[in-house]
Amino acid sequence: MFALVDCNNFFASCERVFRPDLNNKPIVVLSNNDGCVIARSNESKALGIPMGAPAFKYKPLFDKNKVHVFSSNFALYGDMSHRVMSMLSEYTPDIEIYSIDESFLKLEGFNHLDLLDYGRTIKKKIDKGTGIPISIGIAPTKALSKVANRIAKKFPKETGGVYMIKNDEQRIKALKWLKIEDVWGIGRKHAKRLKAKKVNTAFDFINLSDEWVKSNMSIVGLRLKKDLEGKPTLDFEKIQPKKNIATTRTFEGMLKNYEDIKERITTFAVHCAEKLRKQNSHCAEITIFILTNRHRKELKQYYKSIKLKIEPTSSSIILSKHAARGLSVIFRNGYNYKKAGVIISKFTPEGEKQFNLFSEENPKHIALMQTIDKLNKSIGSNKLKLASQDLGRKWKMKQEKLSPRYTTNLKEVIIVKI
DNA sequence: TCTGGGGTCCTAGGGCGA
DNA sequence: TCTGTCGCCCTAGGACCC
Repeated sequence: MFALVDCNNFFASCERVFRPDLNNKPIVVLSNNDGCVIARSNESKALGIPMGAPAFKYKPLFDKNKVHVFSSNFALYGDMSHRVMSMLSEYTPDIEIYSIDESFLKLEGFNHLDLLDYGRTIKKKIDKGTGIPISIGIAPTKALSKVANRIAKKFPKETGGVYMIKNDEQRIKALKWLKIEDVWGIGRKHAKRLKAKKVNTAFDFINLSDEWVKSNMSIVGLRLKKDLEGKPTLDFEKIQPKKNIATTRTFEGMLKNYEDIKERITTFAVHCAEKLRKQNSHCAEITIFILTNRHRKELKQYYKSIKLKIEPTSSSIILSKHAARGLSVIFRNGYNYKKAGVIISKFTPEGEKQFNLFSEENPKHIALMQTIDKLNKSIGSNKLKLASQDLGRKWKMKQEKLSPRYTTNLKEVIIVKI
């Protein structure tokens, strides 16, 4: 059996843990740059605020309904997530952390236990230990545990936030209830195509032929179908090393000037290099892309990316040079650029780097990077920069409603006065 | 004026060597 | 030497997730 544990409205719940005065009040959390809504409390959902709502368009509604608006505080969410996950791992040796707010637990060899009861115990402990409310779905396969979780979340009063699909009768009932667009693994495009075929529920979906599903939705769709039929097909994912590291940003305004974009691209490359050194590897490929504002249809549109094969490196200096070189190839004058990014890939562990006679990397870089990382760690992140970066801090991200980093910064912990 | 960021996997199709 | 075919590898693009 599998259990899917999901934190309810996770980012909003994290904000609430340290602000109990916000219980039962509407909360939204905004994306980087305070652009759009990425998390909502139940009260905000009830007000009709959709996921991804642009903040500027919904400001009147926020004001009118006294919605509490927060900038995203990933230091806080990451730490809270870690607390929840480490508590969960006390309940099974097999845990797959699926995302910042979700985990699958494998409950093999737990037959002697009443699993529903076990789930309720877990929920109670997490609530008490972290203050984060969770929902738990238990079922014979991963996809079905997602379905069970949805039921637990949708009917908190009836289920107490924990639901288990025990037999075929319950499975069929659940699949008939679940709308096709809400099935895990069915996105917007597939949902549209399936509805046109009169497939409106998960139950309709499992009644399609395997052949149709395979040819229209690839092996991925077929695996999902088998899993929903109760035949375990999606297994635990082993923790894989990362395949890509990306730093991409939408600019606050629009940029036309090559030098401005170069400065941004350089900074993105440095961020990527820092993440790369944290996982002790080198990369042999770098992709740079730029694009205009696709929401402004009246403006000329442009999108271009370039992938460069490079000698393996983790040096901020080398990577930012390559990034600038790539940009010079794809940049075109006369466009209003809105977003850009750097993605690095083809990783090799540090020790496996081959010696190259024509190496352009100065061996002093290694020591220099170590020193930069060490200093940035001790004096605060990213205070030490390359000359080509945004030294004037012109590009500070808009975060007007940032909450304190209660759990990760000593200066921001809550002070209790007695 | 203002619309996120960071990932993964799969497939089709082209290049290329045997 | 020329041509067809097969399989492998790579890439771009599309789909999905949170």
